[in-house]
Amino acid sequence: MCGNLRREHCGNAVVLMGWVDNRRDHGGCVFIDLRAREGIVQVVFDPSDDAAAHALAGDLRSEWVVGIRGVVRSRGGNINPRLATGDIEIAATGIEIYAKSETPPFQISDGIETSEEVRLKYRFLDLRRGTLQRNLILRHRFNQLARKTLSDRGFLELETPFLIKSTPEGARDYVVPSRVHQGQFFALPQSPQLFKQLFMMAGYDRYFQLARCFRDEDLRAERQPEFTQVDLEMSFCNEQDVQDVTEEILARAWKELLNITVPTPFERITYDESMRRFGVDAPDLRYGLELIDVSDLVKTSGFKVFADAANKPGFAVKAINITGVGELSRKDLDDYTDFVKIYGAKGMAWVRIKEDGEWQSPIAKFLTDAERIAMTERLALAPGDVAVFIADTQSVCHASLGNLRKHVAKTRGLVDDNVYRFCWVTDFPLLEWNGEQQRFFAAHHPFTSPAASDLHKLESDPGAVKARAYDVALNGIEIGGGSIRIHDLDVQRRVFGAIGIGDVEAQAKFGFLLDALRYGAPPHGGLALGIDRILMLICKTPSIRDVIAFPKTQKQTDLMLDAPSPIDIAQMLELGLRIK
RNA sequence: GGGGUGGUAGUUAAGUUGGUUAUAACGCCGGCCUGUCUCGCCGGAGGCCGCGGGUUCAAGUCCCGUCCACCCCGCCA
Repeated sequence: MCGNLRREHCGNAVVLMGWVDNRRDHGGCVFIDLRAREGIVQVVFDPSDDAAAHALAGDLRSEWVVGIRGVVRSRGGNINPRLATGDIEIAATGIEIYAKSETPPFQISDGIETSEEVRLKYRFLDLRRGTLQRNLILRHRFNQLARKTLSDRGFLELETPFLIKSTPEGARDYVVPSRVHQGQFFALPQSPQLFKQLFMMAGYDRYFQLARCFRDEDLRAERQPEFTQVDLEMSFCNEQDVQDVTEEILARAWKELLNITVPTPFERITYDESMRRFGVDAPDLRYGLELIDVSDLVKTSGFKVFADAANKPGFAVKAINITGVGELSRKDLDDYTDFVKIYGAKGMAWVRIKEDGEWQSPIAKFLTDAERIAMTERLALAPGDVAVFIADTQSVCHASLGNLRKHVAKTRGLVDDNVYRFCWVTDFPLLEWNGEQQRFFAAHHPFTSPAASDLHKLESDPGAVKARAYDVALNGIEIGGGSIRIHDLDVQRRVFGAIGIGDVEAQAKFGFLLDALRYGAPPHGGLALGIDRILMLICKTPSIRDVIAFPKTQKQTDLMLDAPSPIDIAQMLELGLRIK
């Protein structure tokens, strides 16, 4: 209760428990800041209040755990405006020391610069810091309001198993060896996808779960090997029904946790339009710098790099007018050129429009007057503007310019992190071609329903089939996704067929699903929200580790536990395992 | 698997063309101090310069290898 005491408590006798945050020993009197979950309060040890307590107080050190008996009193004129409890202090009349502490490896305070390596090793100390405590408390509140919203809407919170079956497709599975069936393995769920569909087939109608998911893939700033989703599914629904309940959760979260009113319904953009305008499938709508296709303007150009790309199927010439970001130096442009190479671009052309409207550009001399005029018009280039061009495959154009767009916006101050632009991305393709394996893969997952109007193309033109899938994106980050599922056995077989899973394999890997589809499956659909990413945005932190109590490093280790670690030979023998 | 940044005291950093005893701040320890709140003042301790090799009269500094953390590409139905 340290942090909750206010002026109206003056005169109250209190007993407070907490940690010593700081000690200021003036010889005659000793001040300590006492810290507990709700905050900090100042305690004064004055020998004229209690000589014994004052004598003990001199020995106190940071992070000792103590109980203080005393009286709340006004600080008079000595108010500390930086503390919520700054009006008052505790005049101590007694103290009990519950535990001493060694000097911690870093200070327990906000704004420390200690390396994450040290913080992760001593995570139990890092978690004492106000920053992380506030993040985890926000996480608690988000989880509670998601539960409340869904429960009020008639969703049942149902649990699903962790020890399940490894299936093809999707991410790499974490596997668990079976002792009873040596040489065989369980897998940890990448998501409860099929279980929630089976709940619908079993008539539970509306399900949700705050589900832990496991994917054995390499990590990023916003990716952990185990993460948590608000997983939900409903029967007899369409896209709109799922999106409505999702918007209710998110709008309520932003209102209750950030006091921001989010307009609903969210904006909607198709996958094709998002790729065309933003180069990515989770657009950041807070700024312009959109991608513009100029392929048609350079089909007959004498500049071979452009003309070739403009005429080749699957290739394009795309550009961004980088305007409103201040002066761009030659070095900035060189940096951008290096940046796009990360995404496979072989080069980047640029133009700067001089005050007289002339092109200053390494490629100006390869283009005709007409071509330059047409592009100036298409890109709305004004004097002082810079445009950059990529001529490559569609996907390289999109990846390089889409990421450059984000990069420029971030480094050039175009991003306002108090603005939240939610949007739905719809009409995803059902399948994606994998050149390496020469086959189609499910873009979302193989249980996603194809659009009814495209069903006839499933065998003749699989790449053109749209899915009844939707993602919810916020400020350029995918925070959730879902779909209307297949509830028809024949359609499910055909989709498996399109991704190269024949009837025999389908029966072996997904027999339980196919069987369930034989016994009356209702139309159903759902979605999962990435809790960790949502909390990153709510907490305004760039690292997913700041919203997870005990996260793993980029190499999938736990520095506190020192895990993973070898197991006993006996343990391995029991499991029938041998290390290569 | 690949690219990049970093690793020096408990913590965060500085350390020049290779050259005397490896600096600073915070923290820590001791002393003084009755109104501080990043308390102040005086004094002090604290180093496998990530690890292993090599070059050199001499390596924190140069070379090779390796480990760890972070960011990114691939990967993430």
